[in-house]
Amino acid sequence: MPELPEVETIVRQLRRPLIGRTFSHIWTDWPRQIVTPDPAGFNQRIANQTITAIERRAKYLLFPLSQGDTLLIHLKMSGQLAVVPAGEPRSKHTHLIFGFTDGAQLRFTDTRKFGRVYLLGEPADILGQLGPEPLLPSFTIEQLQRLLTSRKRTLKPLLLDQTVIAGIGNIYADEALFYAGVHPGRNSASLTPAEIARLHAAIQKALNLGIERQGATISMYRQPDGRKGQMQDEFVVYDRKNQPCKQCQTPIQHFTLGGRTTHFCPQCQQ
DNA sequence: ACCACAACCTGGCCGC
DNA sequence: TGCGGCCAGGTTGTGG
Repeated sequence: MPELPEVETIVRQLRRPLIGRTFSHIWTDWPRQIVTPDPAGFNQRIANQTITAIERRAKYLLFPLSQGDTLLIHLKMSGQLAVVPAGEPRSKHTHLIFGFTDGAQLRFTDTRKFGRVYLLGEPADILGQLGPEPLLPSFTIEQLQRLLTSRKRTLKPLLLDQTVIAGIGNIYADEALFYAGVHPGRNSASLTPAEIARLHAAIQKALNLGIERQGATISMYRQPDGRKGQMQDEFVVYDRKNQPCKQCQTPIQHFTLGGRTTHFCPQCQQ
């Protein structure tokens, strides 16, 4: 579910309640959610470590801890995080709970159980394979040009490849390609310099709008405080099949590309 | 190098 | 109401 803007929204909301809190223990009834170390080792190692910061890299949440480890969380399709007081009833889909020394808890609720957590001394072991962050100033048109033209791949699946660009998912790929006026099925190496410049601006526009609107709620996504995002109200193509294009009134079409539903305007994205 | 597809899970929705 | 089939914001592994 969550893409870069949703994860960024969650990170921003978790900083105030969590920075400075100290872990005491974890509880789980679905140990597969814990990738490394094994649950017993995880429990032992996280105890007495204080959260010193909360950051985002691609779709990962990073919690640097006081003794040098980093807690990594990936929410995958349906993961949600919430900070709750001790004693709150546990939802059916909460399979991992982080307890703090003051009794508060960080709860990881995940209907589909795809989400994963890692406790690592060296987070680069996981994060090292990721491509550039598209919202950093260092992500330039020239860099995007190199990423697109140094290989021959279908454009949209390339944008979804986290080792090429980090953080874009199915929603924001479709939205960005519409803003750029480029068809999702184009070969990456065939884009003109003008199209690449438009795509660069379009990626940043879509992601920044998503952050401004605090993410997109289609079904399950909620912010840590339980509120829905507002980005779904801004969709130009995603989830709008057969509805009129906001620019030219042509019905939005959809097809499958790289195994993902893809929405586009046949008029504006030829 | 690139692509298609299954797998990992559960629930919601649609048609019958 | 119930049931089968299909869909879902992500990622990884396999095989062609």
